[in-house]
Amino acid sequence: MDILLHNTIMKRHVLIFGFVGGLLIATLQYTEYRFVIIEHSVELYSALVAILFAAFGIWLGLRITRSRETIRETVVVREVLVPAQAPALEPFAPNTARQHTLGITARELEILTLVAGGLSNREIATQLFVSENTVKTHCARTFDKLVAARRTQAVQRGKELGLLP
Amino acid sequence: MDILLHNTIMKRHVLIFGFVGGLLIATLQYTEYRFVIIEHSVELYSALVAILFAAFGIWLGLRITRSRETIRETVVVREVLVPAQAPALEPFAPNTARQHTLGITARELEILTLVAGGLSNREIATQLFVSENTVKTHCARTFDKLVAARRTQAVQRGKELGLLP
DNA sequence: GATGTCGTCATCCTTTCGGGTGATTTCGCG
DNA sequence: CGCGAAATCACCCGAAAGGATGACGACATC
Repeated sequence: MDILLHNTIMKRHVLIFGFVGGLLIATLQYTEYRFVIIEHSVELYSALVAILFAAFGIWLGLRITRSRETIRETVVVREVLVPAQAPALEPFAPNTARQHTLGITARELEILTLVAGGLSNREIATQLFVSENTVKTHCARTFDKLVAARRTQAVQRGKELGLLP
Repeated sequence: MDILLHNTIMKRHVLIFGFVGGLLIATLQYTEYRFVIIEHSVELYSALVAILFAAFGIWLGLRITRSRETIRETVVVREVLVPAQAPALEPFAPNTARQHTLGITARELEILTLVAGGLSNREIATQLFVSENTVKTHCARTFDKLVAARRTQAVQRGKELGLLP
């Protein structure tokens, strides 16, 4: 789960789930009588309930993530267009869309840019008037979001993703 | 496990959820016996089972789709990667002249390229079938020639000087 | 007013880097 | 042949970077 868990969409889905879940349970309890009447074993009945609900959960999970992917793909389309229209002479327009989907804040990108400039954490700290620890925290978070283990890797990823010139 | 799981908070939430889930299961298993023994209604028992498995189903569904989403994301990234690198029509002609004037050997440039790729010394060593020490000496010499103190700086300089794409 | 995000800073601990120094082997060239 | 450049590797040591975790204030959102 992630950024989008904070979105209203997600919350709404959870609510829907609660509602539908309750509904299903009610239905189950209703249908249960029929099973009991037909004298099925409790184990079998429980297994059916289990399977049904597991399937339901998977379905719901799919639903939720599908809406997420829709959003993401829309973003991607735009991203492809940007570099395609502004080829060479651009003063470099950072890919804000991707930055957003990755959850990278402005400050983090700022630090990443300085990292790409070959500065050490201490130099960055001095330049931004913050402590070296702060820079390290920002770096750690950024590396996490870029799935990078080293600063060189983060820089490389940043360029790949159009976050850096 | 998940690109988007950057927030420690989220990690904690997932952990808590897992823990509570386990606790619920244990409780359920415990109470189950009591219900059965005390001959409680099958309805109540079934409801509990239903809830339990609904939760499990949701969890499972989310887990499955999450990993799938991760894969999807990776693919998308690749898709964007290609057009991002393609517009540069030139296959990149390294500035051999400058390399020569700086006294940078072919091997050193090779290592520098891998450094720019975000690899660690160990990874480079593995990839080139040499020891890590060797990579380090190559790096040191290269940094020296590029007047760089850090690898990020060396990479930046290398790009400036047209040694790297 | 509770919740979440962001930026800030800290501490502890491990890994990685970088500098310094020296050694060996291979290869080409005068 | 001897010389030097290049590549290889080793060891030590200090500095830098990275991971994990916790905390706190400001601010926005609900």
